[in-house]
Amino acid sequence: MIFSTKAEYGVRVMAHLAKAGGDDPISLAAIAEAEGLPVAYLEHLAARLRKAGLVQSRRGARGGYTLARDPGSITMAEVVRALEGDIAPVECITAGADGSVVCTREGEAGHEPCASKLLWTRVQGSIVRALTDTTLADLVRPATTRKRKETLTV
Amino acid sequence: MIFSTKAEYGVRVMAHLAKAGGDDPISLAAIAEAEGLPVAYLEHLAARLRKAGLVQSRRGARGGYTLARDPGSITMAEVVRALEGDIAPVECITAGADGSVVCTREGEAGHEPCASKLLWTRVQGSIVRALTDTTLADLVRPATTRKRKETLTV
DNA sequence: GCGTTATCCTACCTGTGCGGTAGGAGTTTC
DNA sequence: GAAACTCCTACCGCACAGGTAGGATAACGC
Repeated sequence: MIFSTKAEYGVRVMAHLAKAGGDDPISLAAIAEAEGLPVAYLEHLAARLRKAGLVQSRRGARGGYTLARDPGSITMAEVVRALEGDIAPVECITAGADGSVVCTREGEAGHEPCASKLLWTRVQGSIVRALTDTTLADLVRPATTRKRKETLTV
Repeated sequence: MIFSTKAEYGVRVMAHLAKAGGDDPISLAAIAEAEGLPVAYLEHLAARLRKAGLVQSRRGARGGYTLARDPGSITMAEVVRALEGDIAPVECITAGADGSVVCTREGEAGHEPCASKLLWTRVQGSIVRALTDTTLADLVRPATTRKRKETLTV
């Protein structure tokens, strides 16, 4: 498994919030029951999402979580990065926020960098591209045959 | 980290063998010293590569490993899969060898599948594509003389 | 004000797999 | 026959995943 359940569950939480769409906050308990996930564990994920500025919280009775921004402006790269940390295919490859990819072993003892740098660079790029190109709005807007009530979400 | 050092080291072993190119087997000790990796650990990786039919071994003095096939016909998807096991972004997504992607939670209790299936399908596809489009020959071909298909996988 | 419903925060627990070591048995060459 | 290899199984420490537990804090309804 490439991503842990942190990413899997967290994405589902975000999708759930996006589907609801409204301004009324949704409690973690409600999400947990609807998605069949342990509520105590979701608290940890929600904390990460909140610290990353992806969701807003309201405490107390009738409290809960809402999306902090428009679903169309939230990329899955942000979500996954908030939950899993930096996205790197292998240890020797790190990604700058500007998109540049560097091999941390570059020029070690006069050696050329990892012979496999080309591969990991490609993999890194394709993963980040897939995550960046997919927004939260894409997930809640299914392709066809979905004519229920959610067509009003942005 | 998305892939463990098994993939990282294993790819370097394969690249090392490809660079040598000849029919003379190369011992793990030689590879380990050249790449700065623990030889005892490489034995485990070599065993996986051999069972996957990617390398051939010769035992005894002057023994070692050689590539089992032409470097241009060995895709990194094969190598990574031999070392890491099946490539799936999250638990709920599995890949058939035919390339089809299925959500294992499809139709659970009448629910629709993971709302996030679209995302993981995209990620899965882009990773597998990047790994499949890169052959061992691509890694050992020096950057300047890279002449073959640079079709730029998106 | 008080209980209820929530988020928030810290600590803890258990299993699994990574990364690596150890030691030996079997094979081939010189 | 010794040296140089692969091959195989077992083990080991550690980090992290995937939770659980319990309380502190904050807002609401009455």
